[in-house]
Amino acid sequence: MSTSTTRRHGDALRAGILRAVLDELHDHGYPGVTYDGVARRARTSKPVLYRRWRSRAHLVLDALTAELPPVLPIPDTGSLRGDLIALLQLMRTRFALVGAQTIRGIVADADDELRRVALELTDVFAAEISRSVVQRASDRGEIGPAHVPLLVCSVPVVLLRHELLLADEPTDQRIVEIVDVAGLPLIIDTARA
Amino acid sequence: MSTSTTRRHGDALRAGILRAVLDELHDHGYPGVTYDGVARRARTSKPVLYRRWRSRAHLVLDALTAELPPVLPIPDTGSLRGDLIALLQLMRTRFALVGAQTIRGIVADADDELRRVALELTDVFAAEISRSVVQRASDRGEIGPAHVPLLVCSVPVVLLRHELLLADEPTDQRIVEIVDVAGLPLIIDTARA
DNA sequence: CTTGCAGAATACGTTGCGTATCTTAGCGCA
DNA sequence: TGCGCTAAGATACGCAACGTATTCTGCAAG
Repeated sequence: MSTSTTRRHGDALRAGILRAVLDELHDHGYPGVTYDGVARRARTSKPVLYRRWRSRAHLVLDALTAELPPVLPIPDTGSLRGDLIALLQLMRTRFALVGAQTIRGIVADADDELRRVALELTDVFAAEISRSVVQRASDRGEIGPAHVPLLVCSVPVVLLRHELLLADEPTDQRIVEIVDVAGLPLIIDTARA
Repeated sequence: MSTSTTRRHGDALRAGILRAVLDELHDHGYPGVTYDGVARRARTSKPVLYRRWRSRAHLVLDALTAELPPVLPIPDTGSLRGDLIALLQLMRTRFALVGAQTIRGIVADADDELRRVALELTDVFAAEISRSVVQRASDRGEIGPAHVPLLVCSVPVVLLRHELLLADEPTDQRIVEIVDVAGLPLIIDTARA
């Protein structure tokens, strides 16, 4: 047969497939990722894919998960404002690596559980990171001592995610606006004893 | 041929098609709306559909636009808090009429321009309505006189839309929480002279 | 009337889905 | 070393939907 006499197995095969998925994604976009195309590019066959992934959303999500740097370093710039801006910029960067069309496609295709995973991929625990950033500001006495609910902590990241998903890529200026006009005032006001 | 000897034209035909789209949407969900199925149900043919609509997203969006009550009445409950809660409840109602899956599907399929229209369908000018509601509160002296930016006015509707699109249907309690914990405090704080 | 044409219907080729079937390679284990 | 099990790989099938080429027909202008 063609040239190869050896046959990939297990993780090697899986890695090859995910590599092919990323290439197809790059070349044809999310809607253009097909089982046929991936099988062709990975030099394997559809049953091999179906045995491992139930849908295109699962397949693409696994490929992206394997590709993206797994952990989002929590910025520590010394001020709450700086932390928030850095966090939003990191979110935007990760989001851009994946692409809005891909995220929207996965969100549309996926079930509830997969949808949650998909959002964690780009916003890894964005709400929790926001909370810890606020906590840090509270610890250093930058803001008041009152408890700040998770909903409030996550306002900046939710506003940004909204724009990332539904509008054009936000500018640096827009990120600063979100923090200065909405996020920071609300957090400071809430934290006031 | 079957029974009809007369041929529908123009608006009559269009209305019949859109009716069929809504029926297909109801029966099979957004991914199940197909040109073939709609043509069958509307007793017409695919070229007729393709001549009028470029994609399923356009087709479904037109059908929904024709079906939904066109204008969102602006609530006036006498207080800013009541107005905001009523507005969010209206948004949730309209959104539920369409269905999260449908909105997510359209958002994923559509180009930038259509995406904007799709969101206006469920949130008709939600940001502007928010602004007018805040303006009313300012006029009656309920909040301070300082200018409240559109971004701040729209925080409640953006938070809600985020949940509508990405999570389960929010409860009344959740809506109240969004208003009381995030939206209202931020608006009041911003409006303070 | 009759005739031109937009609009309607049929039919076709193509693509992707998801699965069934069968062959073959590699790996573990005695 | 050889045996058997598991999984990879190839092929092909039936189905559904896409998008369009082609043909036909009702409608209105002249």
